[in-house]
Order: sequence, then C-alpha cells, then structure tokens
Amino acid sequence: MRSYRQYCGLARALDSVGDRWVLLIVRELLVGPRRYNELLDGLPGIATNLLAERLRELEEIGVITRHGDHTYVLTEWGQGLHDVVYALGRWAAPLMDRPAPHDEFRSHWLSHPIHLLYEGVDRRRPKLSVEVNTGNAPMTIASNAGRVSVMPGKPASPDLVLAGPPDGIVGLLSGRLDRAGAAKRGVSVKGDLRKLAKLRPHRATGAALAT
Amino acid sequence: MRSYRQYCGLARALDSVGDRWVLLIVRELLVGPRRYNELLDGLPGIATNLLAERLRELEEIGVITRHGDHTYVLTEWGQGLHDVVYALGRWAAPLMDRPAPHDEFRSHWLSHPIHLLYEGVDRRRPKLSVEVNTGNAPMTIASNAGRVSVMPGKPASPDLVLAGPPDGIVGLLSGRLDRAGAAKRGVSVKGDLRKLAKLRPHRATGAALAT
DNA sequence: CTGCATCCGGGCCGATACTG
DNA sequence: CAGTATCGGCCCGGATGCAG
Repeated sequence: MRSYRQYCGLARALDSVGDRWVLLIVRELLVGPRRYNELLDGLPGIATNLLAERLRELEEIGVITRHGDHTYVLTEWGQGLHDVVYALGRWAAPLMDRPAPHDEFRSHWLSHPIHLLYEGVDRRRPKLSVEVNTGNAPMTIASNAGRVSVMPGKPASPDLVLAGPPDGIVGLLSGRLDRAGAAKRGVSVKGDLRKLAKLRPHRATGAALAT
Repeated sequence: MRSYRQYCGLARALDSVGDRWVLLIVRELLVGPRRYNELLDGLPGIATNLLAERLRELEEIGVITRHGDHTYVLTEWGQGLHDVVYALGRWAAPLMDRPAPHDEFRSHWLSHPIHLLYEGVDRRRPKLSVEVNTGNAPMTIASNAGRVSVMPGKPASPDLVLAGPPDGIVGLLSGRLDRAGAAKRGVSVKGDLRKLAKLRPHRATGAALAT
C-alpha cells in the first residue's frame, strides 16, 4: 500500500496493516498458528496470490514469522494487534444482528465474540461443557475454574448442545435472545440454559455486544 | 469498498471503515467538528474528491452527521471509533521513533499521543501551562485539577516553552528523551522540565509509548 | 474562496489457470 | 499442499473545472 506519509501513529499503523485482508489474516492467526490452506479456508473470498503477497509483507515488517513446518505465527508485536482487532469487532457489534444473505461463516470465528462475552476470570462461573453446532464444524465451549475457553471439536459429555445459525447462537450466549427468540432464528437447544446465563459477567460488562 | 461478505464483527467493521483515508478522517473528527477545508488541511495527501466521497459514505452509514454550518461531526456511534484509532496508534508506537524524510505533520495531531501519555485524572499532577511550537501552529498543553488538556494557540503565561520537531517533543513528553537527547533532535527548552515529568502517571502506564 | 464534481492514468485487487 | 503467473476491472491519486 502506498504510504500516507504522515508522522502519526494511526497513519503508520495503517501503512502497515491497512491493506485489504491484512487484519483478517491477523484475526485467523490470533487463534493460533495456521498453514497456508487453513488460512485460505478461514478467509473465504481471498485470492491465493493476495494471501501469499500479504503473508510476505507481514513477515517483512515483523508481524508474523514462518515456522519450519509451513505454519505462520504472530510475533509478539503482531499479537499486539489483538486489541486492534477486538476494538474493531466490539465497535461493529451493532451491525451483527443478522447475517447478510451471502455472508460466509466459519465455526472457529465464534471464539472471538465468545472471548468478548466471557473475558477474564470469574470464580462464580459454574463448570460447564457446551457443544455448539454452527457453521462448518462443531465447537466446544468449556468453563473451568472460572475461565471460559473455546476449542474445535465436540465435548465428550456436553451439559448443553446448541445447533443453528451463528446469529442465534451468539444471541443466546450473549443473553440478547431467550430460548424462544433463538428458536425463531432456528436454534435448537438440548439441556438446561440456566447455567449458560451464569457464564456471563454479573456486572454486565458484555454490554457492548448486547447493544 | 467491496464487502468481505463474512458474518464476523471485524469484517463488518472493515466493510465500514476499512477504506483508505476513512480512519484518518475519523482521527481528525475525534478532536472536534471540522469543516471541509479544515479536513483537507488535516489530511495532507488526500484528493478532494475522495474526501467528499468518504464523507458521504460515512454519513450514510451513520458514523458522522453534517451540521447546518457545514461542519462534520462524529455521531455517538462514530465516537466509539476512539478506541479503534487509539489501539492502532498505540500498536504503532514502535514505528514512531523518527519521522520519515517526507512525512507531513500537523500540530493538532499532538493531542492524540498526549492523551495516550496523560490519560485519566491524577490529583498529584501539578498545575502547568506549556507552549509547544512544532509543526504548523503553536499548541498549548495545560494541566489543571489533575487533568491534562491540549488546545491550539499559545498560553498567556507559559511555565515552559518547547520548540522543535515532533519526535523530539514527544520524546521529551514521554520521558523517553532527556533534555540532552531532545536537544540532539533539535528541541529547545525554556523553563523547568521537572514539573513536566510529574504529569506522567506514576505507575508507568504510558509504557506503550515509551517502548 | 469554499465545497465539491469530472476526467484520466496507474496501481491494486479479484478470479482463475498453472506449477513444483 | 503451497504457492506463482496472468489479466481484466475497479479504486485511488492528481489535476482541473465550476457553482454558490
């Protein structure tokens, strides 16, 4: 990208990561190291040459490194983009009510809104294991020792099984939808939802998503 | 900008404000309402047609509104981009050591790194009035009742007068440069620097900029 | 003078075909 | 699997025109 040529932090940042697709690549790598084809799958719509070019640029400026096994990883500085990506995601929450007609979705993207909803440690959170079936693959939400984590795959013995489109799932997780509202969006629930509500922070910190 | 067509908060955000120049326009409006030509001046390098087009798009999606007196203002939602702009600026701090040869600079941009350095209220901060001469116009940094503010223009009776290139000025303000280091970068100082150091938070919160 | 609109050249982006 | 090569089209940048 052509430089803005301004001595300003924002301009410098955008010179580095303002190119199309760049922050979405970072989004993928925030979850963990990824191989080229995994990135392609997590970035529906990107052209293969663009992905290759962006990865080269990001390596040159020190945002990512390439491991021997053909995986790409964020450097420590690159991980600093976490706050940027989450600030943008939080800001766009009001736009997320419904998926647009041709929107793509990948299950592992769930990890980001979930981390927004359940960030931090809260000892009052019950232990819980939730199977989520939305998008292209099953995911597990696990609450342990006051901390909530998200992983690919099904849990061994889920307390709760959710299935349906991502807006309904997230609406249910955020508390913006109740069981009936989520059902209207095509979400099916097996199990007790009451424990789910207790995962959220008590002092309504997740308000940004709920708006 | 062509939509990413992904049901993801980050993608939605970039669909809205990922276009070239958009976040820089927001940077300008974060300081306050601005007229068209003021924006042109604060955005060196932008083409006039692009500014007009971006302003129209930003109004359509509800990030800005147009006041009767031909000024553009951020909506409440638009002001939410503060966190995005500052997250990007903070992340890019390591790139800000020196201006590049042809970098432009505007004095009022100082307000952003200064708000990063001196955010919040700290009653132990001394009352202080600083005149800063860098860029295209003089600026005033004022510390009152534990809060630091930045305004255009010269103070009536400054305790301290700084002049020189912006990297030296910011280096001095952040504490990353001492008087000698700043002098090497062409900064002249009139007055006592010790009070300046007391403006910074005691628990080294400005570490991001200092790195 | 301010606040844009129009026009045009160049570069970046998107889609697909192809290769080690 | 992990990219490279190519080409059409669109967006951006810069200059200029023009209405209130």
